[in-house]
Amino acid sequence: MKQITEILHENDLVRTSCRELIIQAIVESPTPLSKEEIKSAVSGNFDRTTFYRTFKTLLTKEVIHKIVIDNTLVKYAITEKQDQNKQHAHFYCLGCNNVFCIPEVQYTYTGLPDNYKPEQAELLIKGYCTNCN
Amino acid sequence: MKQITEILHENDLVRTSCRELIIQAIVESPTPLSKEEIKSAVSGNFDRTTFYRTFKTLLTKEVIHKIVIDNTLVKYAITEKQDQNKQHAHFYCLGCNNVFCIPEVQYTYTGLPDNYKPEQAELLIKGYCTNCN
DNA sequence: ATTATATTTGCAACATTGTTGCATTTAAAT
DNA sequence: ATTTAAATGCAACAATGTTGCAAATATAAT
Repeated sequence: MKQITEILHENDLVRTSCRELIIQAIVESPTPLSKEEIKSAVSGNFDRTTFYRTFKTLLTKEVIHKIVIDNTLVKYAITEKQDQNKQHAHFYCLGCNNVFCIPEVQYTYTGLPDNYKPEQAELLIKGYCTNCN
Repeated sequence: MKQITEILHENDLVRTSCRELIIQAIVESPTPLSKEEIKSAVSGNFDRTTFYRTFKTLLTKEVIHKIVIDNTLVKYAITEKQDQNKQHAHFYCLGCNNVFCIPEVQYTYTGLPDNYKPEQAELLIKGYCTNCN
């Protein structure tokens, strides 16, 4: 819990229970969570508005980041300092719908026409995780 | 226009003006379009419900497919027969927000732990297109 | 061309999700 | 303990997505 308070303080964010509980839920989960999953993990009943505003704040400050699988499926994960500027692949399990950050994966591409100037590239691997094989 | 009628017929879909106009808008555009862009490109004023149902139908029949950049930005493109089972990269322009399908790009990855069984991998390159350099 | 059948459409009503202004509450700094 | 700044909850609203059903339309058969 002390870590979470520090995270907020480092980002010049006032320590509130909504922020703490959302971060705690994400940190304690082995895989990234959707808003719905976070909402049901958070004990206190916060107003819808507070939830939206808290997410926006945490995203803006890059305390958490989105992993977009589909327009109907978005997961949230803590932004680790070492990850901040490092691209890492994501694995989406078609069986259990969980998402896994896979920093071990290295990926490259070739053949992008010269007139395109790339800044970053995101790789999303879809398949089945250990539990769903 | 004859082509569009054929597309519908091949997929056992009744030919209706809403379907024709949506497909036409997508086919005539050099880049994939968002729902809003399609709506304003389509001359006739269709009910919101009809739009949703038509999109669902065209997606289910795989006449069109989604390209998800973000949960707030989804583009739609025609599914070419040759693309149906072939993975291709997408390029998203941070300047003009257009999406480009780049079949020329080849991509691979290494280091996925053995316990993950991959089925497919999607690559989204973000940067600036020719016009936005 | 006309009719019969199946499908699609538009409307209404509703559910869900996201947004804004403002008074109240809470956190933090003195 | 008091002051100040920020976050919260509420209400009202806007936008987006969904469902049932009657009317309209497309297709197939005569």
